[in-house]
Amino acid sequence: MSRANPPVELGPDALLPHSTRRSLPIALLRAREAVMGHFRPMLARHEITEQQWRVIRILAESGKVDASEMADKAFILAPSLTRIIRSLEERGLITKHKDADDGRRVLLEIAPAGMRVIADVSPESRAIYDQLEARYGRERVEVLLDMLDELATLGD
Amino acid sequence: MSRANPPVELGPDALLPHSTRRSLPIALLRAREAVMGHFRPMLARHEITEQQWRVIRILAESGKVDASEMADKAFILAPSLTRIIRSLEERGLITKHKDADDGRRVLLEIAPAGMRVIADVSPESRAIYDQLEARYGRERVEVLLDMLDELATLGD
DNA sequence: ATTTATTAATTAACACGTTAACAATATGTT
DNA sequence: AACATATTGTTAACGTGTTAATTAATAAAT
Repeated sequence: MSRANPPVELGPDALLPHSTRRSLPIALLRAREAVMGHFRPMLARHEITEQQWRVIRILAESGKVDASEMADKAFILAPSLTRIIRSLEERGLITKHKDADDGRRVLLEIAPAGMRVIADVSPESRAIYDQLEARYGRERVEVLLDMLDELATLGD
Repeated sequence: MSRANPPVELGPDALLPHSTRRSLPIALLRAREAVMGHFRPMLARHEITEQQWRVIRILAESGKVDASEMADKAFILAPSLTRIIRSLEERGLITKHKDADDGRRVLLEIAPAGMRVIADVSPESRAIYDQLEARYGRERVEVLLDMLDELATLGD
């Protein structure tokens, strides 16, 4: 006999946690997952992950960059980046070599096979993004980007 | 001799991927990481992860719920939830039992030790959130939540 | 009632996120 | 030069995200 259980009493409202529905962390998570849900199947067809796409895209944008700079630009933590670099190099999408001037640094560069991925994925990615923008509203995307940036840099 | 490498030429702008800085997925990621960066150290002190916190918080809000409902409310995929439930049960923060009416379902309920975590963490969490809200602006948080919700539900 | 299809949860396999510890190289100090 | 310190990248260990396959139980269909 499993009677329906009422929510546990917690006492005064001040002790109650935030309603899950109106919490910033979950709202950001939901929004991000919704957006990535549009991109992921396409990236999967090209057999790359979202993070791998960010890395080769930044290499295409910026030329040769070292691992630290890549970690900053792609918002990927160093240990993750190490694995991603290894995978991309094994697949021949990027090349990697030590910096001659600073033996600690690892310089990354996109390889021809990586350029082909860029050429294949970019138009599809752009199309998905454009459709998203059109549905949400181009100006509102700009407003949202500004608000998100401000949130991300609150502590600076 | 490693000359600085210019960005790779990609041709017409239509083929260029989005600038990393103004892309919705990365902006959402950055904002989320910035926000969670405020909460994570506190949660770590209480030895729970963000996801574990979401689960016990929802159990405190909603009483007894099955795994599917939890997955929906906490935005956690079923395989992750299975692991999180196992961990929380082993630590005695929740209890788990099969639904008598539907043998497939697993019913979750918060345990006394879980209630103590809620009581300990909730005030700190609320304080962090309130400070965040105050710095960003309370009305702007509401606007942002609305915009994020709309983005998350674009395809409905 | 037996078969078929659907659903809930788990498991498996792989990739990434997170923190801490570590190795290798650079830099600074004496 | 020798030492201490700082920085770059890697490894380790654990937890989560993601997709696909699997198991167990229910529901639907003859």
